Amino acid sequence: MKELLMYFNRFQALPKEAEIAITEICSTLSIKKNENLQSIGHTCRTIYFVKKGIARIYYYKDGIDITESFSTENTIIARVESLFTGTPSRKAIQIVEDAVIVAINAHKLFQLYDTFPSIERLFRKIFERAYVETVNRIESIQFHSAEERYLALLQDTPNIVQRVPLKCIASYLGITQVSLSRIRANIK
Amino acid sequence: MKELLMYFNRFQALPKEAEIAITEICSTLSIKKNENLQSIGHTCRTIYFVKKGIARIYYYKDGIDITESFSTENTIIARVESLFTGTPSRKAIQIVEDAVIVAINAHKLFQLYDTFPSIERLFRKIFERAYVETVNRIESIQFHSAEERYLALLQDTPNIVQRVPLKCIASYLGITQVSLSRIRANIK
DNA sequence: GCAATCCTTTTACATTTGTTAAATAATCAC
DNA sequence: GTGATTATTTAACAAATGTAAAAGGATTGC
Repeated sequence: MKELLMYFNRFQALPKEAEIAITEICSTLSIKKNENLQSIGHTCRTIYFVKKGIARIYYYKDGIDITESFSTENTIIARVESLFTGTPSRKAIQIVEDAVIVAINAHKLFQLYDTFPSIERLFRKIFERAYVETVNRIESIQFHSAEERYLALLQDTPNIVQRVPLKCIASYLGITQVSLSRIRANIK
Repeated sequence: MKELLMYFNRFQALPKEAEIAITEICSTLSIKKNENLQSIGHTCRTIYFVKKGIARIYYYKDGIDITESFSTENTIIARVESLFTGTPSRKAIQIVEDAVIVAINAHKLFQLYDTFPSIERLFRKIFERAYVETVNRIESIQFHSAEERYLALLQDTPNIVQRVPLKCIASYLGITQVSLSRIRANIK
């Protein structure tokens, strides 16, 4: 749990009691590659923190598996479109590489918001940051070529490219696997 | 200001004192078409509410004017990547149609967070919703054709399509104006 | 009302990416 | 280890979108 509290502390200092209260609504899971952490059709009521390994959010578009995002060590992962609206998610969370995950009970977390304003503030800041990253990603998708996006991913998160199957990378970049292969062949 | 308080109330009920405190850090502006509300290079310290008219966030990519988003009556507009990181924005906010705008002083707003937890909660919810919309927009950009995206825009916000120059719509959709013309010609 | 400017469409051609299918290469289960 | 499965690459062709240039339309300022 130490990693999680250190992660939190980078956003917002918490009083000891708040740290304890959060710890009490968390549980740690070890999950094997290819298992689903959450499946399609369920309403998201958990926020996850990746302690070890890699997870991805994916969904099906016209029967094709599309990766929406990856999360690796020391990052948060959640299907926010379900978490914040209370509607069932069309997306699933899958473990891409054997993982140790901390699961935060979102319902209990939101209750803690009333007792500990610092916890509400912490998660406000966490999701503000995630929001900014999402805005930046739109720019990347919309106005960079597929090759530029691949090179940027290689530069920003080389370990993702190394540790994740290319078919997941391709759909994350918004292109087909064939296109990604072509791009990789061109670069060498 | 009534519209703004009604907008807030849809997210979070506020005690009277909180409403008054917010009202005191707001000012109302009338701005003419084509004027910039905020310019490129300045750090965003204001959150805007569009009471009347249309505004857009735009920036230059390789010298070409790109529209990131539109805001019309009863919506919030802010350059969050600057607001939440404190760094200068590469983006500007421009008025697309004569507008009445409520400007909320973000610095003072963030101070109010300490006095009124309900205000912090209100804006947490506002930006959580905006975050969800941004996540959904990525899906739309990445996995729908340009024609599908245009048709969706026509359906979801027909008044934007009617009231905004097509060159702004084109870059918002991530395509060239020529492509948009082709799509429009195809539909008829 | 007119010239100047800006917006939109059209055309022709270039480039990128998608689609389908097949061939290798790598990994997994037993 | 071996066969089966899965992942990746390659090839040939199709479709979508971009680029550049020109021509109409619409709007604006005086």
